[in-house]
Amino acid sequence: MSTALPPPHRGPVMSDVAARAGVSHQTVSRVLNGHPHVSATTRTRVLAAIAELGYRRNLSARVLATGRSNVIGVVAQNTTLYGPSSMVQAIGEAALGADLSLTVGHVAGYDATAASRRIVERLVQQGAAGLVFIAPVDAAAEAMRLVPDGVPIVTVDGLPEWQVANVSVDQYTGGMMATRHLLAAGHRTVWHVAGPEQWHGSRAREDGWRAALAEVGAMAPPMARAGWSAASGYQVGRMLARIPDCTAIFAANDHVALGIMRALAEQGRRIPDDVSIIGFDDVPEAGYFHPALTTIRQEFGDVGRQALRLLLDQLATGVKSAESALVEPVLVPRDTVGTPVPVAILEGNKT
Amino acid sequence: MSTALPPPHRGPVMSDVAARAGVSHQTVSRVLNGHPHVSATTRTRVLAAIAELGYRRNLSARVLATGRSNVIGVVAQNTTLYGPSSMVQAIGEAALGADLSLTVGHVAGYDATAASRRIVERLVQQGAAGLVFIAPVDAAAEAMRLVPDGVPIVTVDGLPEWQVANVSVDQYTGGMMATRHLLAAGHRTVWHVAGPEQWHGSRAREDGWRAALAEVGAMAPPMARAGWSAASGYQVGRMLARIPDCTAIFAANDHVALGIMRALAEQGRRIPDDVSIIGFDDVPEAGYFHPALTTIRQEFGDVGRQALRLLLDQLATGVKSAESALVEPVLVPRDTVGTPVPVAILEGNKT
DNA sequence: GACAGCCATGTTTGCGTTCACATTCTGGCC
DNA sequence: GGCCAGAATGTGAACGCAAACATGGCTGTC
Repeated sequence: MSTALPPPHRGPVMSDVAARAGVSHQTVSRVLNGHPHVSATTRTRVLAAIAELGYRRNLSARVLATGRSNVIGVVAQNTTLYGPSSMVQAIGEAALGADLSLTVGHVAGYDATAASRRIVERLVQQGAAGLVFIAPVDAAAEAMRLVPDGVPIVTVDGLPEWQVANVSVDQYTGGMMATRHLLAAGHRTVWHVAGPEQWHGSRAREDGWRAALAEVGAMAPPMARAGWSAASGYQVGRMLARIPDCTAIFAANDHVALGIMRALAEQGRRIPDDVSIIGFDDVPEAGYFHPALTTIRQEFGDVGRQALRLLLDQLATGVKSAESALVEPVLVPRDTVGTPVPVAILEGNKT
Repeated sequence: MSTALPPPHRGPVMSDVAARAGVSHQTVSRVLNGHPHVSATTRTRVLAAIAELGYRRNLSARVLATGRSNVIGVVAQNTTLYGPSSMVQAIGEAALGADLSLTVGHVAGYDATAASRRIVERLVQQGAAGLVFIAPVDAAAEAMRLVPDGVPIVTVDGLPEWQVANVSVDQYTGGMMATRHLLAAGHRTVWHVAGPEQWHGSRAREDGWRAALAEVGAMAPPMARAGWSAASGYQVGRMLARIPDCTAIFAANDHVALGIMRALAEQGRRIPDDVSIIGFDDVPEAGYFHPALTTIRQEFGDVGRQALRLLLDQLATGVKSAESALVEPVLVPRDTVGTPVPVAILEGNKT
């Protein structure tokens, strides 16, 4: 049970305003909702009464009466990560333009499934007009089933088989771009340190990586896996640094790349002379890593706008769609990718 | 105006459940609210009916009827920054334990004041039981005035003069710790690159820095200012790198430190041999910078818990308090602080 | 000058829940 | 066996708002 809450606070209500302005409560409502057929004098009188009383209308009552609300819910988790938090921010900015309010339910704590369930439950109960699921992992999706039919859904980084409107960054292409870029620099093959298995993006990037290797007939080296953190990148990097063949690495994201770079440096392998590396995300500080990190940028702003568009479409037409949008990533070349030096020359230079 | 929304969606209501279970709607309510004096058989019958119908209770109606809600609002901005986003996360986790739901209003877009006003407005209208303002800048606070008297408030990183319950990281002490640490390593004085002027934390850290210098009678060098980004740190760093006297730098935060480090490196100044530097925040990847960054960690988890405690206290007692809590930062020594090499020795080594 | 038609406003009802009170039923005790 | 406490349930109203419908007054037109 919840901690017993104290007696409620109730402010002035519509009829108080009405009394003060000498009109009926309905007229107040009309003024508030911008209905036509209210005389200018009445309107100003009502507005004045509202101001004097400090009246604010009760959203709950409004939602109860109309059955609609103009708030859309966002279900998000891992919001301390750069990707998800940027996404939320972007959706928020897009919503601002559509006169929609955003309620963000942050999935916190250990049990993601239970937590997201609770959040969806609450969002629905609050009468959210639509829901955006930031669902880069399956756990988030499970809660989608709790959403009643009438409420439109858009997922971000969801899976096509969910049959729900979705917008994703084209991680597959991103993976290809990264790999091709490394290949184009002259590397025989590219090693990949993937992100957590459960993340859809990880899988798509891996697929892109494999596809790009296959294009040129390169053999895929064994794939390593990291979390999204620098720490996990460092762990993997310590192994990679001891593999002489490993001259080109495509990292799960920028922070993982950072960890790997550190491990490489500790092992005395120079970047990009000995090893080239490319990240993913383009976090704001990536350009200031040492050396500046070449990476694949995700345009989260676009993602947010598209997600909102998809949601508004459904809201307007009233039918659930399964339309999906892809946002293309872009390569940001910086200083961590170089042409591999043939071993012979390297040897010659050494002494 | 909002885009015209389609007809509402209405699910089964309490009386539907009641009819199905063969009881009155009030009994259903009792079951839902865990009231005593409901027989076991009735309870199971009601529960069954609820499950069969897929009934979910309408939060708006509930809030309307009771005048209270168990959701607390969080007003946040700059949520892509590490600090604020960690804060939100921490509060969310703390709320989970108190059976409270969180609604986060993300202040997005250019006009922070207008945006936060809208958010507060909505949160209040939704009947939030209490509000947490993440208010590291004054803009956020301005909207606090819109909150009606009955609704308790807690600020995070707010100012004492606001007369509101507040929890902050002790930035002043943090600034002192950083400066002392550098001083203890043997530096004559410490340069400071401060964060944006409007942020309260920036000012407190600056004060701490000055105080620590004063303690040992060191002269305060001119203070530089950066944003919170690596890019801005880099800009400032390019100047600092050309100042031979500058051997110890206390940076606004870790990302600024990163930017400075890069500028230093480009200028050929070695860290920590030539210049020592210390950051603030301890972002997860700070230990993987090159070299690993010595920094001051802020315990955001503690902040979140304290904020919630303060809020719950007010909720329970029903009186607004102005109690405030301070969370102590902790020094995380790593590899960017060293003992300055006397110029003579330096010269001797050079050739 | 009568009537249509529109404008400005008021009245009533219902949204789904909880609360306060009323009612019925059960069992125990003298 | 009568009575009473209290458990189990029901009834009606209220929460604050918006929608639907109702009303009265004004303009304009033939």
